[in-house]
Amino acid sequence: MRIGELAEATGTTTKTLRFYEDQGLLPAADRTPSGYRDYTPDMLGRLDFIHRGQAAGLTLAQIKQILGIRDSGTPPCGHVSDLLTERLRDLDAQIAQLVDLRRSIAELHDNAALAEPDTCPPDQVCRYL
Amino acid sequence: MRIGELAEATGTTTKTLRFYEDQGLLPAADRTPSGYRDYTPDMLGRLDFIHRGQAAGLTLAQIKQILGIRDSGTPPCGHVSDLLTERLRDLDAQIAQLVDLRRSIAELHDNAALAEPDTCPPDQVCRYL
DNA sequence: CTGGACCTTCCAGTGCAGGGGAAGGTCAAG
DNA sequence: CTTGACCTTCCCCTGCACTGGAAGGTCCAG
Repeated sequence: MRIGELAEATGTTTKTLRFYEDQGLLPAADRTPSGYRDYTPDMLGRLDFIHRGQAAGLTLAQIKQILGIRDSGTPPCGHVSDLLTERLRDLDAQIAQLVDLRRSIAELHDNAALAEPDTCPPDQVCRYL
Repeated sequence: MRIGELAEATGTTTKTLRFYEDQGLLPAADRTPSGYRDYTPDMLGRLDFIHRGQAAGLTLAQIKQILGIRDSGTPPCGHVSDLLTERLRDLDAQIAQLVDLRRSIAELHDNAALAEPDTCPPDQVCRYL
């Protein structure tokens, strides 16, 4: 199948597919005599995997790593598990940080709601922040 | 005071201060006869405000907007309050999204913990993702 | 008068994941 | 034979907040 068909079938764009090839997430595609990329149907599964990885918040670099392991003939499940563990740790930290930030902004905002703007000293710009 | 002193006093770098001037967050500084930037002490408060804004997760563009209002002579408190409201909405959405993501990754990870890698069909790359 | 610390401008790059658009080749239909 | 849809490579642009480095000017101590 040609690049446009693959793009439509996987809900992406031809730009993105060429970019993935360039980044090493997709193998260099076969070419027709006229130079068009000619994809085999197994690229559908590979693209779906890439999308699942992205949905899980993995970077393209991490997905590439997993694909590389699979391409070398080894099931990448162990590495996937490690990446997911790491991802959970990062997410927990990120969520905690955002919750903290939310709390302190809510506090600032509550103060700002009582605004008496004219009492705001100019050299502080705004005393509610 | 010179740019290096201001940078040290506010815990930033000379690069950043020039960048802020370039972006319009700091007014064009006065110059000594030899062309060095010569800052007045009120830049300390302004820089602190910028840092407080960043700590609240505002972008430099938003902070610039607030500073512009203040520079025009109006207390920016109303606008600050609006920005904080918006920020709370964004944070709530972002936190909810991350919590969702965390849940679905935890599920994937629980499955991966039971890994039987050899049952992983290669065309799916890894059945745990 | 020399060395080193500081300052100036300007250009370019970082990370992430692509997107925009030019210039040109190919293919099928009318 | 031409039109239009598709494909190719190529290079630059996006947003965000800086950071690095080159080439040159200035200031002060020794």
